[in-house]
Amino acid sequence: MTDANGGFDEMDIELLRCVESDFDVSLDALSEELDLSKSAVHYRLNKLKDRGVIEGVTADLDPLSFGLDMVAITEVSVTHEQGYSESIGADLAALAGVEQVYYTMGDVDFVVISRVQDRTQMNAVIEEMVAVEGVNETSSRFVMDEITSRPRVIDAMPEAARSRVVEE
Amino acid sequence: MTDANGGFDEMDIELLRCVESDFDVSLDALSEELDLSKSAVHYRLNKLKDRGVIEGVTADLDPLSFGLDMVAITEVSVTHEQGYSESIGADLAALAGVEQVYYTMGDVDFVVISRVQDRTQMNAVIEEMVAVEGVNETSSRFVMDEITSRPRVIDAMPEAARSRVVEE
DNA sequence: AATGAAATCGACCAGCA
DNA sequence: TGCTGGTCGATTTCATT
Repeated sequence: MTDANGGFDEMDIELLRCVESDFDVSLDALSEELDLSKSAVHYRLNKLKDRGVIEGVTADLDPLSFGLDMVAITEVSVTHEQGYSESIGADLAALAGVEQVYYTMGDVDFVVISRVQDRTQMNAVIEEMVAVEGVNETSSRFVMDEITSRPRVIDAMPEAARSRVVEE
Repeated sequence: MTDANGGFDEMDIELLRCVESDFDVSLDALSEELDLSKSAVHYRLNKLKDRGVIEGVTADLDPLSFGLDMVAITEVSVTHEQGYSESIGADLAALAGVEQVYYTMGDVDFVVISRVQDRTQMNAVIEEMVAVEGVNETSSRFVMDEITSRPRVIDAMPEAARSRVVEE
């Protein structure tokens, strides 16, 4: 988790694209896919982990398997005795049911994504948001569908962004 | 990827909590953490994958390593010649720079999260959104900070939700 | 569902371009 | 620095309970 950006070659990018979509493959498979020896793949993976480019390897769970099929986007504005924003954001993120918190510029201060099983739980989450010290007002929208459920850094990256970090 | 919800025991939940935060651990570590034999851990993991509870195992990449430090939330409304919404959502999700698309109820139709390197790229993304057939209007906000960057299904789940899917 | 043994795979090391 | 090939330890698989 030390270095800035830059310093990738095409092989790194291809490798990252592979493991970002599926790390549950054998070194052999990667090795064949990339025309590189197993050892070299292993070497590069380790380096990318050390550099902090690969932050971790995680299992992606299906929310529906837990009945978590209700998602809402809530805009939260706070009373502007400035400076508390950081802790308010942390408080919001810590609430059960909250998945993601964005601190934004503009009229609204936070955008919160939450995911629960039903309306009862959703009401509970929103009430807890209102109860957070410093929160002034909330406005929620229900999500009917999510299109790209998992962030995919490499695939979502614009061409201009990609070419800027790839060397030679 | 077949079954509905329910049908977890405490051990499943603990195991899922572990691998959702870090799957880059040895079976030994999991086995010790959970007081279960290595084989049993392996058996349960396989079952959870077969059931589709574990959708996959992926490497989490650090966007900053690619200079992707600008995030925006864009509200997109469409011209209501209804029925095209699905394909519009897919079109938005396919744009370079777009990470996540939510289809929502209410005055606004889509909420789009996008991530790029700078304002030039951000302008390009937003222009492409406007150019999508059926898109009527957009309104963007810049994100200054993200609090819970990775969705963690188990940890974010409310107690009420958790107890409903855990048996015995 | 869980176990232990046998086959397979991945991590690490010394050396090489 | 980036890679190779080989070794050892870990993991996956399978027959068995």
